[in-house]
Amino acid sequence: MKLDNYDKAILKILQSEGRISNQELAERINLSPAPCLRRVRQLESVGLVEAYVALLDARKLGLTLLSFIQISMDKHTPERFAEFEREIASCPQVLECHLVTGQAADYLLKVIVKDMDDFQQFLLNRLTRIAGVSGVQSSFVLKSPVKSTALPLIDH
Amino acid sequence: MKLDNYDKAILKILQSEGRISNQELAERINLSPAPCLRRVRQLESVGLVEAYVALLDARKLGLTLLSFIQISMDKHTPERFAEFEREIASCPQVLECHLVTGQAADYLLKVIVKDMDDFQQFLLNRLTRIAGVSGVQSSFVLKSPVKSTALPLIDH
DNA sequence: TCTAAATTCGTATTTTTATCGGTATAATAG
DNA sequence: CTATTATACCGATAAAAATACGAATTTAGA
Repeated sequence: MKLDNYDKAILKILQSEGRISNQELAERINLSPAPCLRRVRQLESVGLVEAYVALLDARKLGLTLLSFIQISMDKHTPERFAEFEREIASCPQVLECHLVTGQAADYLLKVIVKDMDDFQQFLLNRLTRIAGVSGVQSSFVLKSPVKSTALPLIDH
Repeated sequence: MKLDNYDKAILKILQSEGRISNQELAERINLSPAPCLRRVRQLESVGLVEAYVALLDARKLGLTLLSFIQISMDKHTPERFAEFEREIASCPQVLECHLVTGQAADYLLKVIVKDMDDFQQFLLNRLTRIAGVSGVQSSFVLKSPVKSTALPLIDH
């Protein structure tokens, strides 16, 4: 699918204001509401817009400890990986799980919990119980000066 | 601020369906539209809901290379850190920047680009140009079995 | 270059949704 | 037990979204 300037303008705005009214969106991109809405619906239907979500304040929810955990596996078999991913998927504390290249680790997890106690619980009762997990290295986030879900719109 | 079950139900839904109509939201939590909307507005005004955003499909935008970059600084002075963060903040490819604990690095970046060429450009023309950057270690994401922006709602 | 087809725009109408004021009810504190 | 606060529901009004239709622009082919 080819994106013209209207589409890009729409995506750019929706990435930071997902609940903007169609009327205001149309005004901002200098287009009347009807075609603007048509474009939005199209972007949604082709899957370019995956979802609309509300972003919450972790601290205000009592989630004060964000961490990244590097994990190495003993054996690199499909079964090991599949089971690991299945187990991890059922942990709401795990916001992201990436299979990565690099000498230090196979997986990189982004995990958020209430405090150190919860972190320990997660580490001992969940992570290290999963078959194949051999190495675990944790990093704690002190602050996050950049935190964005907006993807850059490159020109082709 | 204290959250009752209605509030938690609202937040849970908004985290995955940020553009749901107030009527449907009200139905889902078994409440009439008016008080439901009042609660949503309150959650917004206290900052518990930070923003509503559209999540886009990176691949469909031509962004095929996601990476995590660990960075170590030569000196741990406030000026070094401030300048680094200022420089990084102006890079749209950098989705996240975290100041972290751990022996391996001071910062952890989440960076998305079109391809290896773009990655190299970013590394050589941006990152390594920043004063104080002494160590750089990149990991490339092969796949992301878990990818969520929804925070777990713990009970206090 | 001119014409025909296709796409996309804009305006108007209908339908749905959000917002506001008023009232009632239930929980809470004195 | 009564007063007070909080929070619910209902109804009316305002705003926004969805839809339909005619006009304009762009594109492709003769």
